[in-house]
Amino acid sequence: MSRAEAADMPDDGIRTPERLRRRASRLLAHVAARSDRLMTEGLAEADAHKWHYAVLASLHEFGPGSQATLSRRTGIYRSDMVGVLNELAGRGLVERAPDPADRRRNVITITTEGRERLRRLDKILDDLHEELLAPLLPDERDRFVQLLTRLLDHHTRT
Amino acid sequence: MSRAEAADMPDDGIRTPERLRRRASRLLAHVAARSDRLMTEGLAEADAHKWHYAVLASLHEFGPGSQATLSRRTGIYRSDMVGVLNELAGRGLVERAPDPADRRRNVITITTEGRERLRRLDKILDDLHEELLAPLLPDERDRFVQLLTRLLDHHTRT
DNA sequence: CACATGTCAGCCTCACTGACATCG
DNA sequence: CCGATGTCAGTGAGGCTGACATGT
Repeated sequence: MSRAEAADMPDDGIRTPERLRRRASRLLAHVAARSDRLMTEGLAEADAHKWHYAVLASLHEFGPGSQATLSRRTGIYRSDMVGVLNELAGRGLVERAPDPADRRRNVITITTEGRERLRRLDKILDDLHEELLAPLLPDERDRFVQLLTRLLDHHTRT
Repeated sequence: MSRAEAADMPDDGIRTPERLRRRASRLLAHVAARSDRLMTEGLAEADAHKWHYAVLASLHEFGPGSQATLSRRTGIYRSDMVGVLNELAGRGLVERAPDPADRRRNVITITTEGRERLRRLDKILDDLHEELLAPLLPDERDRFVQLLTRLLDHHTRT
């Protein structure tokens, strides 16, 4: 089927072999899609979501914070944060307490169970990342992360 | 606000500084999101979509094909391909003709106008990629693309 | 009969917006 | 009065599924 290779292709100057396949935007999109699936499905087996992890990790690394703060730290919209925190609080992984200093705010704190949960999720994610980055050598993984970080930093500080 | 650094963080073994920020999956997701926005908005100014480009480029590189073939080459679902081809055909960029050899199929061919359009979109995408990859040096960009390619290949041939 | 193709209809998730009451 | 916060309701795009008629 379709023996159309370079043979019947017009020499019109557009020619950039593998143009489609090598477009960084497309590669990014596809790899990110795979990655997202992997993580989502892996976390689903532990009855978790990416957001759960993001919030717990954020709380653990940067300490307690208001919902708005958490929102900024994780990239989750503050309208969606409500639901996420409901779930987390419902499972006793975080505590939501009114801030006496600023009565608009809720102060979110990670619980001991939350920390345990985080440890579990971290383990799961480690394994999933091993799978995701399997074809790359250790220093290539570092390089990859470093490149992505620089791209992200550039596009957020702008 | 929130001078909570490593100070009041429990030494509980979870400690992996920057864990959240450096997770490849999260970096990928965020960078891909930025990239997608950039491309989508950039193409929108030329009244185009990513799919348009994907299909035109695929046709140009690999020659004519059925909708199902195109679907496989671009990653666009065959149910969505219908709409995309309607738009492209409506603008005279591709031609949809029944395949005499296999009467289930339509053979899609790029037109001269389609090739012109492709050239334009390619130019636009070049500029957008320049913006996307701005913080990376030329060889870093190559490296980046190469790493992504290897990841994608690994996860598609599986 | 199993399988491929083109098409349509619909679903689910998710990022995102809008509006609102509360409070600083 | 302006701006931030928590909450809810809703939107729109996109990836994906299901079903079906037609054809191999």
